[in-house]
Amino acid sequence: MDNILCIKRPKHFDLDKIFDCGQCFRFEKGDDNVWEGVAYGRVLRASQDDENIYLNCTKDEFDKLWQKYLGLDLDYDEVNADIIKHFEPGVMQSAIEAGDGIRIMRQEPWETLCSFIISQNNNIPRIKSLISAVCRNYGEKFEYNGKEYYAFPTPEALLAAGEEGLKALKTGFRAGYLISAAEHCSNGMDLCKIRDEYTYEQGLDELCTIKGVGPKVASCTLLFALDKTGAFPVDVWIKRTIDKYFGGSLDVSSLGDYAGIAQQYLFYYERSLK
DNA sequence: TCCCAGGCTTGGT
DNA sequence: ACCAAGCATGGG
Repeated sequence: MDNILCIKRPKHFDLDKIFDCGQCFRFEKGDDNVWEGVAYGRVLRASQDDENIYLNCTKDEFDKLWQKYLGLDLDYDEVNADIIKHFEPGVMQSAIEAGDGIRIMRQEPWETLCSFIISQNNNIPRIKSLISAVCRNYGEKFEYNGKEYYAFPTPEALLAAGEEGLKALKTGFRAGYLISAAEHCSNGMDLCKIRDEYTYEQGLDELCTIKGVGPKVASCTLLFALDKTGAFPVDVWIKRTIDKYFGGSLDVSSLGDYAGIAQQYLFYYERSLK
């Protein structure tokens, strides 16, 4: 069976919030309290108690991949202090306290782009079930501990499926958008290059050349996969928050390098009041 | 050029 | 009927 790595639980780290705050759609918490999902072509299983976190990987894999995947390479004392400097105290302080433990993950770029295309005009349970259907139908199948899992399909696999193949999974008007994304990414658009060499603004312009990708989907991709913590996705929840606490407008360019993390705190806070 | 309104797939309530 | 982590489109 698995080799389990045990690590002292870091400050400001809570798997329940990380996987439940709406940034990630392919992890589920099992009856054994282990969060399980597929990323980077393999199954990750993660759990926690008050003292430790537990992962089914080696120390070497953790250092090379999962540490960054789980957002453990940033000092959130520093992040939170920077956020507070850029906001009026009040709701932001409450949001930081409510959302303590959230980490912005570094998910796979292509999967993240498609996931947020699918998220348009959808609710989270349906987003999850659509992504799962796309993987089951067009992703590569593999086995782990005797169970079957599916990778997220490549751009080429989505092109082979075609718009009709994706519509058959009830993706609706988003099917054509996924095809447009697949065409770009299999024909010159390099998401890793956007991550490594582009500014946030350049990345936003580039991603918005995909049909069906606007500022919201682009900034989610930049924030959750492409290392741009300054990206500030504005969705209906954040619009409500801006109306309610910030007098209807917010100058996103004044929010600092961690604006996107502030956005996650506000998003989590506002939804928790529901 | 910018702003605004209504449409779009589907499923849950 | 209305709503859900939006976007493309056309008209003014």
